[in-house]
Amino acid sequence: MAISHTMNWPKDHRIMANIQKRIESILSSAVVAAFGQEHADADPLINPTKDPKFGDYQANLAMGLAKKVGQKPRDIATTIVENINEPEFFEKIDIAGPGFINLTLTQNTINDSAENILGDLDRLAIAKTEDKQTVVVDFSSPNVAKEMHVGHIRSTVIGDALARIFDFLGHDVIKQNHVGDWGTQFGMLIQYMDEMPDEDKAAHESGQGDTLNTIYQKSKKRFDEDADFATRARERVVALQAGDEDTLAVWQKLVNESETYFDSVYKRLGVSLTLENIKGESFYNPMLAKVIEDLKTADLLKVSQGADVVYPEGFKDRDGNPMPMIVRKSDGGFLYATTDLAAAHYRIEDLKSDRIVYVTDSRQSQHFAMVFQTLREAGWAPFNVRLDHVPFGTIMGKDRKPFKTRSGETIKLVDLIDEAESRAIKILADKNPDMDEAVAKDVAHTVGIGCLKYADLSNDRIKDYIFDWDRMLSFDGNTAAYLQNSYVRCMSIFRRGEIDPASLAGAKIMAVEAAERLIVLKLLQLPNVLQSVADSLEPHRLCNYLYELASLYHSFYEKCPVLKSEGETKTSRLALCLLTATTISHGLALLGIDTPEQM
RNA sequence: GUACCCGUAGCUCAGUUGGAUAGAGCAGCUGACUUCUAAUCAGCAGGUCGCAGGUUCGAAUCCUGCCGGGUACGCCA
Repeated sequence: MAISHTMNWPKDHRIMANIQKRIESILSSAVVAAFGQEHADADPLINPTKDPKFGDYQANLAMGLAKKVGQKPRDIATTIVENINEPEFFEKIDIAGPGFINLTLTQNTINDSAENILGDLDRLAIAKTEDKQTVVVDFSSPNVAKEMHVGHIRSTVIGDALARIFDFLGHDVIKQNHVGDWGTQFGMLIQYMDEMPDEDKAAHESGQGDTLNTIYQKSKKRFDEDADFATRARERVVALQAGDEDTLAVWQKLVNESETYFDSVYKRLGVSLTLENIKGESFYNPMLAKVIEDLKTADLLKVSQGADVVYPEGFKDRDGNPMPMIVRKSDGGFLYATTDLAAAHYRIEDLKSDRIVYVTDSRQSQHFAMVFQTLREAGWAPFNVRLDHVPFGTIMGKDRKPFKTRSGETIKLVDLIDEAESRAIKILADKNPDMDEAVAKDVAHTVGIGCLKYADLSNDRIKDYIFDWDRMLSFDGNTAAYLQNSYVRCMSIFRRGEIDPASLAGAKIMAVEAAERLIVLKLLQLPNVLQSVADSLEPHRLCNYLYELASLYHSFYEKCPVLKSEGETKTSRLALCLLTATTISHGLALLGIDTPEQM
């Protein structure tokens, strides 16, 4: 009987699939057995090794234990190894260097682990979290009446990926699109629309005339140039805030039109946001007065130069004095800080969130730090509620200045999408001229949008990055096209061999070649990678992982013939192809990126 | 002026939260296509990890101070 059947696996096959956790638990037990219960909390510091010559995993805790225990690290490592009670799990255990414990898994452990994933392709044997949280993800947040532009893409794409990953890990995700649907700018906009000639209005509504964006720009121009108009516009702001019915009706129309437009952009981008996720600034209007009141009750509210402010602890202005955060202007108006406080309060109290994640650009870091601090001081965000700002850098042109058109204008998001698709069409026509035209268009959409989004996700988000069409659409390197192609290549084997992937259910896997073993080891890392994305809020870690997996697959493809092999070897290799393909497409899906069936 | 972020190969970027000889892609060079693949693979070359200290058995990673770049600092969001 195979050793695997005698092993003491946990009952839940998904927990079992997380080999690294399993090794951590084995090593922890060994440490307790060797040095006592007081070391039960010591992190065994298990990591996949960088080089196969060090085995599959390494445990790095012996060096750190040296001082606490008063022994030499290598001796400690030896004692730990002697106390490992599941030697059948490991083929080989070596002690190297200052006290690294190098662990090599047995062939059976490798094979069983891979088979386990094969038996659960929907979740790739990844367990849902045992610590389920309600996570609010605040992202995208475009402004009503304005066109979405290049500046919106990062928040939208990063936020969507994070929401998908939280959801997959088993959390309750509440997506919130905090659209800018309120503010003084609506006064001039509404007034301008009111004064528009009927035929212009009709043209606009039929989609033939000026877009909302253009109307916005014209109204701003008029506001700046025409003092009488400006006065009427200001009166409109007052009317809007006072709840004047006619004014509100125009406002509502603007909002609805914009939201329909946002929705169309999200659909083209393949972003999971819907109209139901929209909770604009106006939603919090009725709560703002109460925010001020509660701040006063909490004794946090101060008056400075006629404005209501709070002084969150730990912030100093340029003169070294406490730095205020204005929550009500001297004219009585509220600000975005007030709205953010109200929104957070609502999310914690009404939505019952355990964690709030704000995906906005890094320039707002200080703002959110002050808002978070105020929420803590006011007691609205207890310390078991986690608040995260997810800052990201600017998209730069090749000149290292913020990405603009040649004439210096802001780039519309839809233009970016159009160009991604048209460039993808050209590339595909060049590489695969025989493809059916309708199919090619479809594939170009998947590849073009995929590459556009992946470029945003694959960089460390905190850094500015340089936008380069050629690089992002390249089939070489860390791009969506490379990963999508890897998937297509995996699956084309099944087509060519006329094999139904479903026939591999329950297949036996024997990852004996070095290249095969490396793939399985990489597959086993996925749960840890996803967890690290959820902790760090850095989707590029998943991108790197997928790229490494795809690279390993290409090496395997080179060294290990699949269709030309026979019998059990062939079945096993087909299974590895299927596992790789599924992991790549699933991983891309978690990033909000689709996978074509051919390229 | 204060705070935060960034600085890694010619270029664009990773570096598993402190681990072993710092890795990819592009560009350059060398090989491999009647093949499940050239939309790729194997390899060569390319480094003062901005600089200087410090902590540590061990630092690109943590701390301090400089240098350079960016961003934010009262009634916009």
